[in-house]
Amino acid sequence: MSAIRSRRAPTKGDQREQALVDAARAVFRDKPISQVTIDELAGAAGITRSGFYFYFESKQALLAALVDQGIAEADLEMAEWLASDGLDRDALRRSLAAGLARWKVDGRWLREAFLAPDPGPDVMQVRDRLVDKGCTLFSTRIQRDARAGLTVGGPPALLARMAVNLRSTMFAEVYADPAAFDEDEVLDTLTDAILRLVYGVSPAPTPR
Amino acid sequence: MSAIRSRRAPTKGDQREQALVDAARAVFRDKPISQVTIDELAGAAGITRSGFYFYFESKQALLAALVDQGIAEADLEMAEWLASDGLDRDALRRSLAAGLARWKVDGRWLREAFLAPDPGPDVMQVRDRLVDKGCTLFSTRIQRDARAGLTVGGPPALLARMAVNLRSTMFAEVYADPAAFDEDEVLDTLTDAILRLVYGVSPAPTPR
DNA sequence: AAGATTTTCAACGCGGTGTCAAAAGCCAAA
DNA sequence: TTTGGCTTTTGACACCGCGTTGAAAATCTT
Repeated sequence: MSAIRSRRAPTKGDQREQALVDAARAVFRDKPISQVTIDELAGAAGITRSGFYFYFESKQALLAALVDQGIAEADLEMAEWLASDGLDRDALRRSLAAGLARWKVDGRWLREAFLAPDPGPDVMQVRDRLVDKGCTLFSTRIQRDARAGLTVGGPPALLARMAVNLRSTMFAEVYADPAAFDEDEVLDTLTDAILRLVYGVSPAPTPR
Repeated sequence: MSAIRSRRAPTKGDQREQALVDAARAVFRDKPISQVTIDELAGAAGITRSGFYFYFESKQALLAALVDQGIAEADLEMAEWLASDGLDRDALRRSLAAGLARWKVDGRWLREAFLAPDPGPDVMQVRDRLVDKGCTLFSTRIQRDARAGLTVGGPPALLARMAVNLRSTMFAEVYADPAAFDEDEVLDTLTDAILRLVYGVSPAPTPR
């Protein structure tokens, strides 16, 4: 990938590389990734098609880099909830809301990265790393609550995975067809769903 | 699609068409659909590449036909649970088990059909039809139970969608990496998860 | 057996991919 | 300033898979 080449200085080339990632983020918003041509990506970053290959070996590799940069953002989103304890409904809802907001903007490539069947080896690697990380964090939070006697039981790793999957798929659906959903309703229901999934109960929503 | 042409007799051509669908089902088991070439599909059905276009206009169209034939099977799977009432844990678990068994075999194209971001317009149409149907059936069952005071509340349509998504994504994950999961554990947890999602509680599992 | 219809195939052009070797730009040491 | 070694950029090329076309072959009608 790019990690091998890019050592030392922020040379001209590194800027271009970043420009490509940024360009991709923008271009991927407009049309299905499978329909985006390398020529297009290169053009958006101001270089020719064959120049592209100097920086990435394929469209997938570029997508992988893009996803890789998304880690930090995703971490921030769930941070509040992960740091809290027990059934902090409001914290969870806020975290979910942040996630949905991001999906509404970058849903196209998020979907490709996290839901697509075979996004190529490059993306796969990054995807697995990210998903594992997210699930692990969630899972340890569940275990912590389990020790406090708050949860309803069940294997924490699986429950975490289900919660994460539930989250992404619903976000993806909202992205795909925003008109079909009432966002607040989705967030409320999703919050309750996750709480019930893990703790068996969902506290009465605080009046909004 | 194919519906226009195929009226009347099961002519030679109709057999070939079915042969293509069957061939596809088999070929799709072996490798990612995006890597399957039309030439390969045609060859597996005993015709040349250009012959393929006499029957389907694209790989996606063929996939759509394949998915279309899968309706009946999917319906059978969930029939028992949908016909039952309230928290029939065993019925739900059996229905889920049947689904998982099918995904373990045909997960490749099921995933492509139900989880892929943009599987082309042909598949999209069939997919939406099927998903809607599944969600609606589930949703009416929830409403029925809601009237009986069994559920915990929340918009039935959304809950149904979540349950269906939860199901497919977990099945997909098991298909993708069977070694990483204990099937029984997945089924138990998934059963409880859905029950908690809709009814707020999951009854103690009947001893196995 | 003649015509009409259905099915098969070989050949073509198109568009996107990935590779390569040569050219151009850059920078630092002599 | 010139030189030599790097990084970056480019145009040309071969390849592969797609979808079309038009005509030949097989099959079905009477």
